[in-house]
Amino acid sequence: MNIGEIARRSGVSRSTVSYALSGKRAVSEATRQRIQAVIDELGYRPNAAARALKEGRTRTLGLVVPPTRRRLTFMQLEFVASVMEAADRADLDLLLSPSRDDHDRSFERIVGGRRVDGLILMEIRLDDPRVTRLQGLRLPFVTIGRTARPQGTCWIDVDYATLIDRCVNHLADLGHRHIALINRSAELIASGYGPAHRAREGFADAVARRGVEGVEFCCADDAAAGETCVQEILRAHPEVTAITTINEAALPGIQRALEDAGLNIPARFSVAGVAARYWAEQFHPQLTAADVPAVDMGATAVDFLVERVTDPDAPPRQHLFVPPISLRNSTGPAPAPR
Amino acid sequence: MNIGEIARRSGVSRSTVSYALSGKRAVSEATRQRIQAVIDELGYRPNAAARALKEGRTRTLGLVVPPTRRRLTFMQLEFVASVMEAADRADLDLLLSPSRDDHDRSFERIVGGRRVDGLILMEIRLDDPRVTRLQGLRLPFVTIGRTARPQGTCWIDVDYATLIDRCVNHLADLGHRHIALINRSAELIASGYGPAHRAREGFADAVARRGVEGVEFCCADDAAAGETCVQEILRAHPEVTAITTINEAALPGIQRALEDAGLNIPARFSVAGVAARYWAEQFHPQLTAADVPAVDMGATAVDFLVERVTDPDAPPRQHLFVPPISLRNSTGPAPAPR
DNA sequence: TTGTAGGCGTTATCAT
DNA sequence: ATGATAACGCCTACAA
Repeated sequence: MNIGEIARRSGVSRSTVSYALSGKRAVSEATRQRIQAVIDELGYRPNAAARALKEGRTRTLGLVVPPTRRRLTFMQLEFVASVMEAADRADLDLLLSPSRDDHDRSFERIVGGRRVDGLILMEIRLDDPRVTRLQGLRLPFVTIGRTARPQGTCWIDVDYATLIDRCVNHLADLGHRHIALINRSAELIASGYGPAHRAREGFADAVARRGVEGVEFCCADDAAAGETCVQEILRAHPEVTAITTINEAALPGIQRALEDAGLNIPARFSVAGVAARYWAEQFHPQLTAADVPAVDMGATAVDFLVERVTDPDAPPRQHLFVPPISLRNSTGPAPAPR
Repeated sequence: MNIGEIARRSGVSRSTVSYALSGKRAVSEATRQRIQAVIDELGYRPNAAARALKEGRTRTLGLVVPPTRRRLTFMQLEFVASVMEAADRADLDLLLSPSRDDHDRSFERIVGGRRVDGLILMEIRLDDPRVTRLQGLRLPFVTIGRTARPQGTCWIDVDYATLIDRCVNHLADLGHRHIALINRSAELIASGYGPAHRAREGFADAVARRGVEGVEFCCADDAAAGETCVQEILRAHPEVTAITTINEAALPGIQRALEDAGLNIPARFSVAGVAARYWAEQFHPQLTAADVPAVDMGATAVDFLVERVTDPDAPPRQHLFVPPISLRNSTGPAPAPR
């Protein structure tokens, strides 16, 4: 079914059908209704490819997600879902692209083929080839996370440095003197993953400022790694009484290792982190954590992107989310030294 | 950058460029190389909209996911990720559509606008309006789950009836005489959600065949509901010593409620279910469960769909996954009656 | 108030 | 081995 057929059956020209639909030119009420009746009967909708070709825009947004060989974290998944819903609300379609860098096939297809009006890039690195590529093409984009030099780009991010800082302060306030940071994987850090770097910096600063001892451990994004990591911490640093972490996926393992070591939370050991709310509440006991507002972030990312698509010359917007720490039941006063 | 510009700079016609790229007509090696050099220099890729318009296909697949007001389960998320990767391997783009029925805006846009060559529909109901709609349009699709009359359609599904049957048998073999099924939510069942109905049937059959007592409970898809549900079971049916479930999202709550009731797993209480492997392993102790092969399912769905797109007249393929039950640590002999 | 016609970038048919 | 040209379906400037 195409616009010509609708025109024929309504006894008008194709342009009249087009204008009746778009409202960009006056169409007599009688004609409009006649056309509408035909459209309703045949269930016509404009062909998206033809329209995209003519208009030079696709009404489609792209969401670039990290390939899932390494599983997505819960907050990443929540973010994807919320982007999907936000795009839907804006009547935009969403194209998913599993790409880590600018030569990945999916990225090539979407960007090179002009498949989208704009892109949201997840898990951005401090120095990310996709960003420079998109800048060169003048294709609007929003990054989740900042590059090392984020001034001229449009981004949203979570202020991991401040959040870990707050966790350390909270733990120090409770009397903990030996605190471990469970960061994300060594590979991720080596690849220049911002949150991990900024968590490290926030931790180092806070620890220094509060005059407590801090040790940092890298940990892969899964429960088993979390378990091993905690065992390692307990072995190498038995004086540690509190853990802070941005490694959400490791949480179940952290919990299990502490349990198996007979360290009750929060009586004998405290844990405070950064996690999706849902995940924090799965922890047992529920985790005192900065709840990453994944749903807000998705909506904001889409907002920003739509603005850049609509008005490419406006200054790029940026937003740093600093969610408050929700006090739950996983932190308590440091245990008396044995 | 378009094909005309490449043609001009290579000193050939547009058709030659097109043929050099597609290989559908012989092009002299010299010309081919000259064209390729220009393409490499300018980074040309064919415009997807123009190509889709001309070819009548979009090289894009659609994945219809349930809107996330109710959060996606882990196995659904794994499935989405695996579809994404499988589509990427097939050099197809993936459009995500959050739609529950055939009038949802996103579904309308994608289907009406001919945005995709085929669709994968998640969380299909026994009587699903989207299916009839797509059949009428002759748009290829694969459903995850079967409708009530699945003969002529292409689908993949998990055999929940058999899996729950096996769980019940396993528990009965261990001496359990009073077994509860924690199903999914009452609303989902009311809406005609197949897995919940088939789990119910499988449970009723197995319980009858083994001559044990079975009680069924509905439970929303979250940990809190799981916790409440177990408390309710323990209160109303204190004789129950084992639970079987397809409600993955309720697992953390099930675990917590049993723990809080002082019922050690598996010494005092057994649990066997159907879940994503990752999730089964998060359970404590690790859950004896049929591991839903979400990754295989995603790949299979894409395979089937590509086949239907390529060859619409071939008989629609179907596959019922019956993953084996992985024995882990959450089931044991029924406790001696008190 | 409505119709005609051109062009968006491709692919493919027909001609050379 | 290559070129000219039509057509995919839509939108919109121009004409009436």
